[in-house]
Amino acid sequence: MTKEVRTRFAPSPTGDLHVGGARTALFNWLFTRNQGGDYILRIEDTDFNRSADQYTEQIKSALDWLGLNWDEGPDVGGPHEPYHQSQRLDRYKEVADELMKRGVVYPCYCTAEELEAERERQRARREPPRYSGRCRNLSEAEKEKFEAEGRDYAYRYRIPEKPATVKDIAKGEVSFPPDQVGDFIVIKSNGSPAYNFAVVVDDHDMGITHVVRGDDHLSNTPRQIYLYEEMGWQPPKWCHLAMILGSDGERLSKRHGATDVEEYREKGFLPEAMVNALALLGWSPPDGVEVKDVDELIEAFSLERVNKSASRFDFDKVRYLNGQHLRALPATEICERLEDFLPESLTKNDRENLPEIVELLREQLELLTDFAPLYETYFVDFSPEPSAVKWLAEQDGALEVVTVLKKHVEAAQSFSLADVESLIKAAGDELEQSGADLYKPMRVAVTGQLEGPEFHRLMVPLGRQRCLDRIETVLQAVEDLN
RNA sequence: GUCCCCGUCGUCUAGCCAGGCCAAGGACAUCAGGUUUUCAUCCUGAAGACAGGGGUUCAAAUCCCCUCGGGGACACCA
Repeated sequence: MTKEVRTRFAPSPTGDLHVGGARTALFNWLFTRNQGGDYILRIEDTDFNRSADQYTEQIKSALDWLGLNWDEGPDVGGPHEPYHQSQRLDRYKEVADELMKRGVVYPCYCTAEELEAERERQRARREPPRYSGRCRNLSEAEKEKFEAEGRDYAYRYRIPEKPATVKDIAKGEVSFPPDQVGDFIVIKSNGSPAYNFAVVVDDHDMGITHVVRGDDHLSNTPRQIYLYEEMGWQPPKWCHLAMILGSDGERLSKRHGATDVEEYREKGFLPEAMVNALALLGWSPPDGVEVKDVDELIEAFSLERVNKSASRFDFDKVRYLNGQHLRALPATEICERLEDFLPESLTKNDRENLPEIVELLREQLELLTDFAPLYETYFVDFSPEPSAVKWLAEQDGALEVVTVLKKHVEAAQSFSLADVESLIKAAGDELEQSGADLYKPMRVAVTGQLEGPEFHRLMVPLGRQRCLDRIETVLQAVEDLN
């Protein structure tokens, strides 16, 4: 019997959810859903100076929007509550006491300034900047002296003199010599747990089986492995994901454009497109079909197919994916998604006809934010293009088409799609014209432009009166030319 | 600086672990055609890469070594 898969996404609430963090969350989630396991959200808020509740809320809301629901964690609870590190201090204390009892941690009285000075010296001597172990073997007298000085102290873990090997699903076996690791802080002088200690305690307590995270954590892993071994705990399986870089190959940052998930939401991206795009960063589907909905992604996902190299976030591709997902939606659904992106200028009447208008414009939509300018172009700002007016004036027979069209529109009793189609046909029969010769002049008359969405479908939501007004305006514009 | 990771079209990648099926496949973007009353969608096609150098082998994108390039870590941040 195989053990149930348990994974976690453990952000620190020091900022909005970044595309890198979202990708990490997504890979954990996809893997877990594929395996039928439990996915846990844990908030790593032990850095009291930088953590803020507002960020926790924003991260949760971004995950929510992406649809990455968690089985255990804030709001939903679970058997391993609490899921905020800041509320688990007693537990860290308990494990720390155990380490003290074993004599594998020792108090370090060095101040931040001393440590910084030490690192400076090491750098100057071209040595690796690393903790030297100056408090490693302090005598009782020395300790008392420091205590008497009123110095604070942190606890460091005395690492064993043997290399730590990370068996990583993505990277393979990676070994770190102990002199590269150095004794590290377990409990800070303010009593709070250091990251490398807290994660191990949490991951163990919560029964995490797979740790999937960014490869900036790879070199932390030896410290965590030492702790697992020390406590006799079963370490999880590791999978370190290569970084996501900006367009110039540097670490992704603000100056590369949108880096927060929230910004994509505001720009009119669909969550399913974001999920699809994120999934393709460092992973590829075995069947080579890249456009996939969430269920297909879950079905196809495996950690074995994550690749080792860093990737850059390709904005063009996300746009393309967004267009694919958007156009796959029925018009009524698109209307709902459009809710926050409707233009101020949307008239009450057009609002009622929104599904029809959306149907008309959907092929031109890539982002939800594309709708408003298109709507305004075709439905609000009617200002005939001079080039189109000129074309109409100079094209043989074009004006005649418009006059006949006007006559038929005026005579129309109702204005359904069928009505409009038969009206156009009647005009065509009368003129003995068809194809471009017929449609193009009509288009210019009603839209003021030489190109646009399907003309006969456009007339319906526009309505009889608006069509007539426009034809009138265009005819006037032609006359003004002379 | 030290250690670690990575290096296939402009970009995301398949192929690499188990060498021949690869004169390297797909997708985005680009360009050219086509369908469509037009734009878009869609379809077809073009261009475009194994970082460099050494090995090993009958055979290397795939294995080994070196160089170069990029990234990460080296915190009482996570």
